[in-house]
Amino acid sequence: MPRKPSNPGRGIHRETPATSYDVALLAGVSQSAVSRCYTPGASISSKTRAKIVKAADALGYRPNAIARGLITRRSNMVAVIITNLTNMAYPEVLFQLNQRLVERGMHLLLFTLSSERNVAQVLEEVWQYRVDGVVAAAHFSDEQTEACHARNLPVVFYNRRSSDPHAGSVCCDHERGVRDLVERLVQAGHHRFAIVGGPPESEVSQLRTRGAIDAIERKRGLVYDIYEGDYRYSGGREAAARIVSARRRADAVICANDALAFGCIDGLRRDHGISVPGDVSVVGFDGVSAVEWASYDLTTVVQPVERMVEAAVDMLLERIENPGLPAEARVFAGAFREGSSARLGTGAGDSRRRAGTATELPG
Amino acid sequence: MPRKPSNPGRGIHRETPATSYDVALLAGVSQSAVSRCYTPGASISSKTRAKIVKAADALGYRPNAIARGLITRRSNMVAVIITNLTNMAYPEVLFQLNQRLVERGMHLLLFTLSSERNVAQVLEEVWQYRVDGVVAAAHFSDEQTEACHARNLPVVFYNRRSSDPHAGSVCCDHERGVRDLVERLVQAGHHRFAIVGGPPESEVSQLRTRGAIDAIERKRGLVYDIYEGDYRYSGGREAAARIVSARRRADAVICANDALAFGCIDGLRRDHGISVPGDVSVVGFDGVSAVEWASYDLTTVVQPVERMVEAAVDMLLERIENPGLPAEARVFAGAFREGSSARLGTGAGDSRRRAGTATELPG
DNA sequence: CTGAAAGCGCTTACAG
DNA sequence: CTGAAAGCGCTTACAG
Repeated sequence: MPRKPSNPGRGIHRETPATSYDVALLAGVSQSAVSRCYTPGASISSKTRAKIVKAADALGYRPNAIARGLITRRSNMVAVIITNLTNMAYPEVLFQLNQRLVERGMHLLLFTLSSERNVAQVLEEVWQYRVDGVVAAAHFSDEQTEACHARNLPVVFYNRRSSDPHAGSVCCDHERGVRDLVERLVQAGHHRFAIVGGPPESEVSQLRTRGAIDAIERKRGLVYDIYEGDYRYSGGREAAARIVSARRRADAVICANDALAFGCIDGLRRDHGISVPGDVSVVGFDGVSAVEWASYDLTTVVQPVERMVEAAVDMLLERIENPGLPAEARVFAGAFREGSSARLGTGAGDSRRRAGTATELPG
Repeated sequence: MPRKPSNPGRGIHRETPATSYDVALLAGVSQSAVSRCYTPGASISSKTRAKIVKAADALGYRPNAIARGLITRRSNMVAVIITNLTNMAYPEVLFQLNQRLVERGMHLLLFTLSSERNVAQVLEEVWQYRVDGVVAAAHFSDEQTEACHARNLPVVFYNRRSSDPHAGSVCCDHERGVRDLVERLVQAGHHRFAIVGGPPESEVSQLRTRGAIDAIERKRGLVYDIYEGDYRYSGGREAAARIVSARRRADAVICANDALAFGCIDGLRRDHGISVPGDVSVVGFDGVSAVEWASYDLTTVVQPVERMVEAAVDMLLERIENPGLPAEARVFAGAFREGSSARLGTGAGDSRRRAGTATELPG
């Protein structure tokens, strides 16, 4: 027995949106026909289609994506889990992710973590919403990754490596980027390094810090000290104070991200009257937009965000279509950006570099 | 006749998540009982609940939020429509919005606009997803606002005023904030103003620019010129060049947002050797985190993001609960922040202010 | 090409 | 407190 239309009282300010049944009734066709009209590739005559479109317009009908998702088991939603948006590099990533996902007919359900702690809680919600996939810029335990896999929920990590064989990942090659920085600094005669790390629990920070240490230890005659930061401007500025009062003064500071580097530069220059890069070189990592600001003109490694995001979305959607695909890890090299915050002596630097910058190398 | 469980083959790697029916079967209770177990306040004995929880754990069951949304007509999702995340002020807003929404049991479906153009397209998708409400930091036409109202979809605008009586709004008082800036600058003896606007289509920029003009015209003996910007650092820097080459040199620059102000400061100082605030004062608007960076230490108006977001979420959820509530507009005053980018002579400024800043007032 | 029917996984009166 | 049943708004075989 056909159901009754859900909206008997029909007016501009109806209490509930029109359904396919309402449209069918008005168009004088079956509800299935209405459904086919909105299913790409379904067989429907242009005559019927015209009647339906007319009725649908009159009622302001839009297919209910929630109901569709229930029957097709595809919500067309992707959960994006991001540690915190205050990291200056994330807004760009999020924006690009959304653009790419929308292009592919998906939508972005946002989950942010106040601390890396409550991943478990977030995952509960992600599961309840039956998203089709997850892009995670956050750390999962192996059990959590495995639980997603058991639920047939594809996960792609962004800038995190997972030891679990079931999750894909897209990463910037942090080690290589930082090694490149170290080599250029050494080449230019630096040999006393300060490494300003991010939050100790950050995997990315660990990789960058570890990469710097390895690159430094590989050479002879170099020394380094490690300072703890927090990925923020204020942390960099505080680190500058500690660097200045250290018994051996660094001649190059490697910061785990750009925000730390900005703080470090300001701290050195303004709080301690030290010339950057005259006395000390400072480099960062990420390539946020502020690296181009003239007050910093930061020498850094720029993550290829566009390509990384594209890769992450491609990888995820492939695995949504085809759950059998094996996991994959894609690693992208960052691009070296020569600013004027480090004395590299390649002569390829910013033409606005101030006099006194290109001083003679020590030793 | 009871339906068959959808997952006959039960294993860790099942092909489909467990349903309430599966749990009921395993627990030896009815499907309704399972549903009640996950409905706060439903009547269920602790004995039955225990059996269900045990079965649910074994199967990794989570209620399907999509199916629930279909029957309850509440998706517990709020669409957030944001013009573009590259505006430095938005990431913080988005992050706060998500925090607040999650606290209240809602989830955030993100929609970004590449240009203000495709609001129509975004709204189509918003409607299909049956979100419970919309927070929009984007401009809607009256028809669009009205269409949401006709669908019983509450909308709260963030920093946009709507002429439509059906939409709520939360705004910072841009006019008042900028008037405050102008008055303080005039008080300190400035009288030749440069106003650097944002993108002409931005409502916020219009309000701020208009507010500056009004405040200036209200006084005697003041002059001003208007420069077009784009809300970005580069626009501010370019505006600086035009300001410098203008026939009458401004002694105070009012920028429509902080990013423009940063660019303007760098342009004046580094491209043209002009002292800020010695020769020219520069002020911004927003209060992004970089205003505290020592290289800028920007004098600006700080939007009370936390309170504004809280108000927006409260207002929206109230109207989701009670669709009959009348529209409401809440306006928040910004907080003046005295940095060292403007010569205000109040003596209350940054203690790190460099010598030469507090020069004698002209005239 | 078209319609009747079953079913996606839930919630919620309704009886008992 | 509990279960059988209807129904949310769709999609999709299945006949015709």
